[in-house]
Amino acid sequence: MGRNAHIPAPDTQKFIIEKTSVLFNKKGYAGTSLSDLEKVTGLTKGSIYANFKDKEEVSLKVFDYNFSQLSKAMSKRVFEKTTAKEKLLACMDFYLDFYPNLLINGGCAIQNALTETDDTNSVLFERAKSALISWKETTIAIIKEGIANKEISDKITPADFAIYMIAVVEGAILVSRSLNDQSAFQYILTKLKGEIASL
Amino acid sequence: MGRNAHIPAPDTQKFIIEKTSVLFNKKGYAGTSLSDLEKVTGLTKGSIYANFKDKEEVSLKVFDYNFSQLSKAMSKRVFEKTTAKEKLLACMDFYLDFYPNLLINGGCAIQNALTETDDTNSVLFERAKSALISWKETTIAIIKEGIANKEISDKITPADFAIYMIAVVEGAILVSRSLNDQSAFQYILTKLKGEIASL
DNA sequence: TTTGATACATACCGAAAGGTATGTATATTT
DNA sequence: AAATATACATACCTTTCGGTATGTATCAAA
Repeated sequence: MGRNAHIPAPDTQKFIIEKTSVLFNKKGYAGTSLSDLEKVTGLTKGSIYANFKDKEEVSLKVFDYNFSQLSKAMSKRVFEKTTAKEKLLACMDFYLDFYPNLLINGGCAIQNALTETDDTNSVLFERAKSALISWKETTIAIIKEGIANKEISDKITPADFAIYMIAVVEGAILVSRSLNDQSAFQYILTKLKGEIASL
Repeated sequence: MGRNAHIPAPDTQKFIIEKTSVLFNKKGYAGTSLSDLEKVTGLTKGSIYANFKDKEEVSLKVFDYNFSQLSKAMSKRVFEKTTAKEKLLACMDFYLDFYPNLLINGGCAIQNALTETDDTNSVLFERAKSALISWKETTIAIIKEGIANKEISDKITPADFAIYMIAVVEGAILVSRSLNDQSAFQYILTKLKGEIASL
């Protein structure tokens, strides 16, 4: 066993995280076993425990990885835009484009982590919650920027609309993924784009 | 051990379902162990397996129970209304009123089951999916009724708007529960009520 | 009052869980 | 070339998992 037996590889931790990221997101952070990790990495327990303190550390770093992947891809799309509305719309377009990818990877990592851990794993829950708050704060900042620029009406409460946007996106992911209905996803996000455009 | 040792109780199955329903919804259907079931019911494995074939049967019946509880409470509120819009709004009011209850019980049973099982447990997933479809179809029927009565504009596609409503509600539950922010829930659902009112 | 069925508890099973101690092959250092 | 450190595998541990076989107390029926 071993991906490159006995050939030093200081990036093994990264290797394990990348190889198991989808699995954790699909099977859950508690539901993914060490034998699952062995299978998907081609490594053994000894090797995994040489790179991580315990399973929890793996799952936490995998969540961080999953979130940073999403975050990076999103940021790239959003911050190449100039106006606030364009940024918010780019965020929606990002989800519309990445929907097939989302299906393959087992859905939104934040959503999965939140629903799995809200009543059980407090450590991972707090991390997922931080991710959600980070997303919310980023959105709020964009909206405030738009209001400051007179681009967006000041009748709107940035925090309220930000959390509304996130809720709609997450809800859309849940239902369309469950019903295997991409057109539903497109309808909901297009509707939300309309709301953003008329802010 | 035993809630009433050696006194026949043909409703033991119901008793187990009721006692474990919240636990399953909180810890998940895979995450809830038989020892958990023993603790919360005060019964032993022998007793549980005398009433159910296996753990899956318990979890399936618990999901059915959780869904039927929601369904019953909702139906009562919705079908005491006469017009279509009133019915849709009553559905939203139901969630607004039941939010504290939702927190206590571990969130929406359908949402929890869907996210947990979409990539793993196909039997429970199909059941949760059926619950979601049932909710969708009920909503579609109300909207169609409203369109037929000239109460709702026929420019709307019932299926699209129904799935939109469900997505928003589910998304609102996810984010507000995660952030422990009831006012966010109220904002989102009030906004949705506004949309319904102006259909 | 005895008998049989019911409804539960007790005691046990193999498998799989997370985790650890030790072994061994390679790469680096001297 | 020999010694050391690194990076992984092997083998084993305890606990808990879902599940079963058996025992026993209480009931209804005879």
